[in-house]
Amino acid sequence: MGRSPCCEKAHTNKGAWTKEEDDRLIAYIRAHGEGCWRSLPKAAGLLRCGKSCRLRWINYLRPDLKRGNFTEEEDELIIKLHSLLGNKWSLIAGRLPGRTDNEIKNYWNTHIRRKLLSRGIDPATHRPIHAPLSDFTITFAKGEKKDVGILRRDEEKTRSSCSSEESAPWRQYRCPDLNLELSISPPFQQPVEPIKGKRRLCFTCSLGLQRTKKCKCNGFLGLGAGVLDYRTVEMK
DNA sequence: AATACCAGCAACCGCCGAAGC
DNA sequence: GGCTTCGGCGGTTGCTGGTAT
Repeated sequence: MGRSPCCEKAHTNKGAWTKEEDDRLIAYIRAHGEGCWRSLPKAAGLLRCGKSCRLRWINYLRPDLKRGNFTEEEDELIIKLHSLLGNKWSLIAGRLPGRTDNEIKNYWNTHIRRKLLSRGIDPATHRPIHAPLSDFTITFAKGEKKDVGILRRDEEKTRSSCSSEESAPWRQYRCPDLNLELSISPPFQQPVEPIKGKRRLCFTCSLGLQRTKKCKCNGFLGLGAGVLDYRTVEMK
């Protein structure tokens, strides 16, 4: 048996919200706060799905929203965060006060994608268009070097003074000027050699989080089980 | 002036994970 | 452990207004 709908669709409005609906929703949340979205529509006298109310509030009616154009600084921050996090719009939005995930997602799809393409950068991979696909890892290490982005393997070879990190057999991707203020320490394990110079990590495992059913990678730092000890996660 | 096309954005849909029973 | 419910998320759709022809 499938999941039941979140509301009675036959008796709900759809489409654009009216001023009156907005006012009702604002008044209700001001009086009662954000609570159970499922019961909110009935309590507020709205013929809307709870999800629809939540979306309308979060994306449009919330008082702390910053309306208006994105600044150049916000643009660059979004690009950097996207290169690190991928399409994790809610995480990206969390780093941009007053912006919503939906807003950033729309902005990405309409403006930034084009901007990157005009720079000759693939917005999906943040690599130069037509560059061959290969593996890379993301490091959170605080590097003193100012070089940002992708180290090609042939470039690595030509570096005369490589540190042990830089001479790693797989590619490194570093975002040195992006301070996420998040440090993750996996449980101590003996280092695992990467497989023949290749290492594939899914996003979940690259963050050291619990692996998903779809995960086929080798787990965080090759731990296989992909279990993260949350006692070692520090949020500064 | 009418029509076609396009870009931007609000809103919906469906899936997933967590929590509760 | 399995099922249901709910909140949250990302992908997609479709409406609207602006611009080109």
